[in-house]
Amino acid sequence: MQDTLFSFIAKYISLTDDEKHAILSLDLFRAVKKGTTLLKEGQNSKDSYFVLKGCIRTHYILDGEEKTTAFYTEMEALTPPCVISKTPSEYYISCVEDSILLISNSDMEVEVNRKFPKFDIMCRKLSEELLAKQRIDFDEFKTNSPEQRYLNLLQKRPDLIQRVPQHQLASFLGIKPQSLSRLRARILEKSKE
Amino acid sequence: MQDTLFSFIAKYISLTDDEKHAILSLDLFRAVKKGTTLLKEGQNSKDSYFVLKGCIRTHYILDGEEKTTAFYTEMEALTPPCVISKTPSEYYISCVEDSILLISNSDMEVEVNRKFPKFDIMCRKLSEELLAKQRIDFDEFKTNSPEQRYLNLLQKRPDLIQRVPQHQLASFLGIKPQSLSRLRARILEKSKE
DNA sequence: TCAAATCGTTCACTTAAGTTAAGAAACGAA
DNA sequence: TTCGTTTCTTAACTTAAGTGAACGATTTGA
Repeated sequence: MQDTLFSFIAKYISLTDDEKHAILSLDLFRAVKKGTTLLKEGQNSKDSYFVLKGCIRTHYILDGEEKTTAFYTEMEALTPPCVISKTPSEYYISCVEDSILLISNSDMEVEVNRKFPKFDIMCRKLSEELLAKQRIDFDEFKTNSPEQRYLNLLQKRPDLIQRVPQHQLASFLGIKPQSLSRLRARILEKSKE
Repeated sequence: MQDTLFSFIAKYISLTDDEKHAILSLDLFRAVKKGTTLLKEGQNSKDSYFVLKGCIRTHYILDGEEKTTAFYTEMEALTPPCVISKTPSEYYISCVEDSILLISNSDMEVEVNRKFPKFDIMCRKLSEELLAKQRIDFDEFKTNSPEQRYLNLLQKRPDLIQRVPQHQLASFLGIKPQSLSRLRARILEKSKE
């Protein structure tokens, strides 16, 4: 589990054993049960999440309907917009599977960054990289049809289609569950020919 | 023009007059004519852009068709994904209007960051903020219909609808130009009732 | 200035997604 | 295990976006 964390960090900075111990001593690992709500709409949270094992999702409730917009799995990090903007959260974060997460607090991060200035560098690199990746994802979403988006997902994150409920996948793809069912049937039909 | 830059920077860090002079002495302002291509697909660029006046856009060419995915206007910054990933660019950047830009090079930024460590802090804050903002934009795009997206744009960036060609706006909204025309006619029809 | 290209709109037609409803399958809690 | 809920799929119908084509209006450049 710790390996997952340190091989993630190693992508950005190199740590000494002392530094590794210091991080572990913060005791940030948390086991979270499937279905647990980590953040609710309207809350003022300062927590960021890193998925060591499992899957979490972000969703809105609009007109009483759940709209899932993102999934985070192993080796992925999430700092909710409300932490950055210091305003109440517009969305929910919940646990799709039993998961092990690293949950860090932004106040605590300020502290850690003072002790280990390296961390600031990592955070900068990480957020620049995530910004660029997300830009590409957004552009692909804009330029593709729902069917193309599904086929894309099948290529890039085939695990998600297995581990996540269809109705959550549907809104992640920007469509209704019924449309996803139909779209999958259509693809299957095509592949038979 | 310099005021635009310094009031932007002031949102993140405070600068002394000496620091301001140092920045100006780098001589990074560029006047760019409408239609100019700043970055081509396949190029390995290290340039980032900050719009002081005017408008630039990013677009792909897919199946021979132009797909515009983003616009950047006054007080907005753009670091292309290719600068971060150090791979050839997947898209084009071009000038929508005669513009005045600040164009900085990532090699040069490393230099500036060494002289003024403050800058690293600004870059981190900026990219974290942009990441959060873009996340919200992406989520709104996913959860809204084309018509809602257009009405949203009308609220949030009404200037864009005036200053940008319709066919570029259409792909920015994720639809075809004909659909945008139809959609606008539909809205007009509704408002008459 | 004039011809060519580009752009925005409209129309008729096709295709796919939204909506409403119903039933089967899977899941969870008592 | 069983009852009730949630989830997934299918179907019929509605609505909106994609497609191909045509038409002026504008812009561009030779």
